Amino acid sequence: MLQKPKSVKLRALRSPRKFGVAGRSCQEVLRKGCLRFQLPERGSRLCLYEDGTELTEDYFPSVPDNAELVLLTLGQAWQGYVSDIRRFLSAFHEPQVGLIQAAQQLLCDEQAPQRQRLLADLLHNVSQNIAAETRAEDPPWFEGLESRFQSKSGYLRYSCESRIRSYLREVSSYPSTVGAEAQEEFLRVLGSMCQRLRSMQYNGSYFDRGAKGGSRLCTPEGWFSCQGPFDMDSCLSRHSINPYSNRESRILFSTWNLDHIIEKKRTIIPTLVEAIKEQDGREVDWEYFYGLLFTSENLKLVHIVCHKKTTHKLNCDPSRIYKPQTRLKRKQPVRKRQ
DNA sequence: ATTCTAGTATGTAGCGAACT
DNA sequence: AGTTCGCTACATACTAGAAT
Repeated sequence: MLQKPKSVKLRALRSPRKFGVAGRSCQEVLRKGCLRFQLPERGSRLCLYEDGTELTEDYFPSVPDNAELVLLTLGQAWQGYVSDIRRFLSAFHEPQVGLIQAAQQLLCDEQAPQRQRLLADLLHNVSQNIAAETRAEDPPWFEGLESRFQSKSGYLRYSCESRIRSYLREVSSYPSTVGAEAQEEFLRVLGSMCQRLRSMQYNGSYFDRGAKGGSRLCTPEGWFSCQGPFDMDSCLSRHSINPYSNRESRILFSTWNLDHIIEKKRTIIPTLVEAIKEQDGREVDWEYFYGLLFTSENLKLVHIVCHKKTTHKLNCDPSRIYKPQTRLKRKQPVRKRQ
């Protein structure tokens, strides 16, 4: 055993310091390390910093010189970089000024775009003020908004309402394109929808984190998740955003779309127009169309990347266009198709 | 005075016809 | 066959003027 001693860089799990330690065997390095860090030898072992592989005497000779090792005591574990990332993430639970300042400092000098981006993202993530709700609590969030908006929920509500209103506006532009008798019926349908929308406050609750569980699309903290393209069950990219967090997210959120699964202009409106023209004594089920045009029944909140603009090639359900003919003809309740 | 509405502006994607 | 162009669809933002 005239092996040359091997020197390695050793650190303990909880210590930020590293020491150079040399030894001819695993056992020797371990012993010196425990001495150095004042740790009990019993139950302790060495592993590679890189991936957490535990060192054995057999393996020791093939460990490269100056390898980075971690000294673990009884019960401790190290899974390589992964553990470091876990610890890094834990900084997000309670972002400290120290962390923010350090990141800002690094960002100032950073030239490489990729690292720049990483640091900027980190700062962006840490400089959120999700809990704040009023203008007084988080003035930067409101920068550029009219003074009438005094709470984040209030503004988000408004922005949702105005999206929904614009759908209504588009439907409203159609009666003039149909004949006189159809027009009258169309206006009646429109009136019903309008009334419902008013009573629902234009479904502004979808964006309001303060709204009741079933009527909002976000978590109580304000997190929205992309619901994925119209023809998929979920978002493969797992997009998410919290417009309540800071001004940038608020603005970015405006690029997220409410996408009609069954398309408004290509399908729903033409079907509605047709239904009114051809009603032939039947009663158009305006509530069905209301659901398609204005509610989450047919609307998906999507990141712009998941917003497909191709024709969706979906049709309205023909069995729901007219109300079941109850009063006049039926003897028994109308059954759904079997 | 504030809020709402309706019209306009902005910007990207898809698609088919016309062109090279 | 590949490219360009014009049109329509998707969407939201902006803004002047009406309504409350």
